[in-house]
Amino acid sequence: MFAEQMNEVVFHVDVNSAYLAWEAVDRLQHGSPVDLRNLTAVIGGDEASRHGIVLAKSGPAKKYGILTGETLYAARQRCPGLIVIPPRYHLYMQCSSALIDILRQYSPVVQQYSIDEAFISCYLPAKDPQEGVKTAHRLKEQVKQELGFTVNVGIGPNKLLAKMASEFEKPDKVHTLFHHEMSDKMWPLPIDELFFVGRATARKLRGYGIYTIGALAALDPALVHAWLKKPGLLIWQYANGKDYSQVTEQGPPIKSIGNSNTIAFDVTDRDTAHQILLALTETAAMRLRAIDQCTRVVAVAIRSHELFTYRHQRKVQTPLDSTSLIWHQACQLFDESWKGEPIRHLGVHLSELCGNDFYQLSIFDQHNEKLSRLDQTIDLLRSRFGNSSVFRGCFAHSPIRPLMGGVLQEQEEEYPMMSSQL
DNA sequence: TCTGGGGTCCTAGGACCC
DNA sequence: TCTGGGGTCCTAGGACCC
Repeated sequence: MFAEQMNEVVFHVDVNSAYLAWEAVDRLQHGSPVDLRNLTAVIGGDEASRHGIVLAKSGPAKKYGILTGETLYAARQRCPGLIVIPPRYHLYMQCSSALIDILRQYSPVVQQYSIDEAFISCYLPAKDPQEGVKTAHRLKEQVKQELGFTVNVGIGPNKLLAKMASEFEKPDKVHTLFHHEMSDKMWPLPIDELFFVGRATARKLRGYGIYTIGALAALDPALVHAWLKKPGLLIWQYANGKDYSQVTEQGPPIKSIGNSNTIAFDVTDRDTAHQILLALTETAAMRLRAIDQCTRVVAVAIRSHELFTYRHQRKVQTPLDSTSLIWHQACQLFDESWKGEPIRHLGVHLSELCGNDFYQLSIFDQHNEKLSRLDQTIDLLRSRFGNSSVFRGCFAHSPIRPLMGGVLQEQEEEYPMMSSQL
């Protein structure tokens, strides 16, 4: 039965206007007479707490030129009467996970790339190139029937081309992009539509007279390397359809953990800043312990009222996973770097992670051992009775939430984080 | 009350060592 | 004496992704 030659192809599945579509479907299921996807609507953060940006837009909203990531203020300028819906991340994670369940029916190897994107690898008869397209249509229709939202499916010989293909005409479409199709389908496209060519790189390339993906593909790679260093070689390979990364079930291991938050008011005093750093550290350290890791580098990020962002980091002597010890470092870093201006946003970031085995053995340090037990107990209580079941006394009469940064809170560990690598 | 939050990777430049 | 020079570690900052 294995006599027939089989080919591996990659599908990239991308939910159309994910947050907005999921919100629309949920509302229809709960008896709403209107479909948000047909209105000028966006999913947007809360402006009162200074989170007012567009997270997702409907087709009609897109026609007004509304962009993901722009301020709701700017979006309303483009489209007066715009409907703004607050996000519900728990709902989106449920929808995401339901999608992944369907994808598993099509392939044993499903790689979730973000909350609304996944790669799957399929083995299909080499003789019939149309087989992949038929399968993709079946998949897309099944998602629409069972879950109520539409997806684009890109089919290619590797992840890069599959992903480029899923970006073609939207919504609810299947596209292929094989090597022999690059000259027709990909090379005429403007340079900034290539994966990994962002604003800065596109501007530089245009400065050198390179306007299309095809023009980049035709260059001498040594020249692109001279212009753009290592990322230059990467995008030159992408422009030529070269990508050797594999579809892997779990994706790359976690290399850093960060929590940051734009605060509803400007922070002007050290004590409040320290308290917010504690709330941020609590969730970051819990996530760190949940994956049995310690951190070697602690960083604090500060964004001023004027939107100037800077960060300060330090490598610590002993790897840490204790909330108190990480917080202590964060406060020191803050005190060393804060220039005294009003603060809009604070972040705590942990990197250079390492296993906690060594750390667990070094229990000669009584102080660390006590802190570690305390953290473990608190983590257990929070997992059993909810994150709000235990919080530090200093938050008792404070307007600051005792755990900050994790909008996803209870369930976040169950979901893979986004990654910029294929 | 105009500009989120989660990541990864790369590079420049300074400190330090031999 | 007219300030070599390679390697490593570290921090800051910028690019990209969703």
